[in-house]
Amino acid sequence: MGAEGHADGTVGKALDVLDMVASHGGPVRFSDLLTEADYPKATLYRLLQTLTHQGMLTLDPDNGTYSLGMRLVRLAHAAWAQSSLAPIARPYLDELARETGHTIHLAQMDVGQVLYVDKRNAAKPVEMFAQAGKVGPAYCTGVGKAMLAYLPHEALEAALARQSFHRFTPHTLASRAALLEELEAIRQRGHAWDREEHEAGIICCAIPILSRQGRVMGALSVTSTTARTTLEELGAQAPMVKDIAAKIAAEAESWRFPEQV
Amino acid sequence: MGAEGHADGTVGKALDVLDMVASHGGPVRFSDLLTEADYPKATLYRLLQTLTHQGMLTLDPDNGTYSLGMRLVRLAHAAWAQSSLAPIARPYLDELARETGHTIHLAQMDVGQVLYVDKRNAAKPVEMFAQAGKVGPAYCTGVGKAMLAYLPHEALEAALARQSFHRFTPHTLASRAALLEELEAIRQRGHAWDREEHEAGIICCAIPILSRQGRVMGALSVTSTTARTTLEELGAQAPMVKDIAAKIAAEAESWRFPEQV
DNA sequence: CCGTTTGGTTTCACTATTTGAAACTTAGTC
DNA sequence: GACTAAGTTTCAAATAGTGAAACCAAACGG
Repeated sequence: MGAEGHADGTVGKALDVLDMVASHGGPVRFSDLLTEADYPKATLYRLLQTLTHQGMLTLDPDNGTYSLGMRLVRLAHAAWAQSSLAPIARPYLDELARETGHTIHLAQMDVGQVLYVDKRNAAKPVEMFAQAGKVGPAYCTGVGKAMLAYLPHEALEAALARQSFHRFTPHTLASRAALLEELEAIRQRGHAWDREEHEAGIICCAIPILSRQGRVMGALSVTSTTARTTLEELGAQAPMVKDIAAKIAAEAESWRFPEQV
Repeated sequence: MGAEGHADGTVGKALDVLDMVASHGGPVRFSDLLTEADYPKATLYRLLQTLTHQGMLTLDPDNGTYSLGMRLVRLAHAAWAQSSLAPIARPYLDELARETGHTIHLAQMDVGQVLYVDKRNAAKPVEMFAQAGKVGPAYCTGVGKAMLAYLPHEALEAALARQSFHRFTPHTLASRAALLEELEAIRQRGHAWDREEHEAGIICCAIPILSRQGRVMGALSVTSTTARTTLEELGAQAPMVKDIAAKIAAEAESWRFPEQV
């Protein structure tokens, strides 16, 4: 019966609290969480205690603040390494960054949002975990639209229902109708543009990573600024990116069934 | 009354299952987990269902396998960014890698184990065990011993109780007594050696990162191979590393109290 | 083809865990 | 030394979790 915070059971609540601490961006006092959460004092207290005891949180005894624990970092690494595409795509991202000289993103779909799984920065070479893990909107980013365009009906509806359609820039497609039209164009074209729809001056060309059965596995994008390049120039890279997307998909699929030797 | 797996409450069990999936290193079938875990069928089933519903796991409907979910990757980002030392130490690790030409590790303590938080590879990277996010034993690694040496009594005992003292190489200190003696030597010297104690051919010089109050915050190590260098040569870097460890500690401490403006 | 096995899902009476208002400690303030 | 704010503990009531067993479906084997 929950409106949208469908916190099923104790586990749900505990994870909810975890998220809360995570989003706070640093050490949090108990009372801060108490005001923010609508759990009763004792409940929140026990939840925090359990999470701390489990190593998911750390309680600094000196100033009584909670932070994310080491166990989470450990799980985190496993999650990143296993989140299908990331480790496979790594060498290809390197290649793309080198070849294009632009910033490369690898993203996957996460309940209607785009999750950036890995990234290569044109300027700064070695930067992995730090940028990876960020989330962004799907309806106004290249990778987001590229993935939406190839989602099956049901999943697309679920994703659309979660879009805010906030107008970030004058170019943002800020309605469902406009977006659907755009998705059709993307299917025709085979790749998606970001025409400064999320951030002014930022443009990109994004290609979906599709399995042989057409399932959306993720997306790649070549990103730059209007100051440095044009959509046309980015579009010229599309065939190469598409080629690499196919390679990643193939490798990921064969990886999934190692029992076939 | 649990021997050592004191899984308090449902949350504990859920996290236990999470770990299980994580350690499996890839998609896992329900039945695989069932044999491995000693939870009854229905319980495990519901646990998995909850975790999946929460986005911590993903169930591939085609072949009925569970993998770590996107929500975990998202948390991962926050955990890494906030795990105190990592973001602060980043530029210093770059500097160390550049200056020494060797591999640099940044590690923190995690319930008796060493957790590698970040890493810089030397120009010619050598494949070795440690990697960001991975965990390793404390008693036979440079960073591990460096941290153990400065742990307060109680914490040291807790950590020692969790050491396996497995003999990885002929040089491994495979007993509590030998380790304690070594820790004393480390305190005298100010830094720890790894004399091929974990992997043959791999040596390092490790320095603890201590807060002003002497609390162990983490450790840095300069790692290389016997083929490329000697302990003496690595030891020559120690003063510089010690200097950087102090800087990281200072910066981390001031970071912890942003409310003091 | 049909009986059997294997792998996954659901039921349901039983129980243990979780709940949260309120009482209780500290530790700071004025 | 009374007053507050922040954190911790209590305890009966209520809820959520448990797990043996039944069930279902798809794959297997004869």
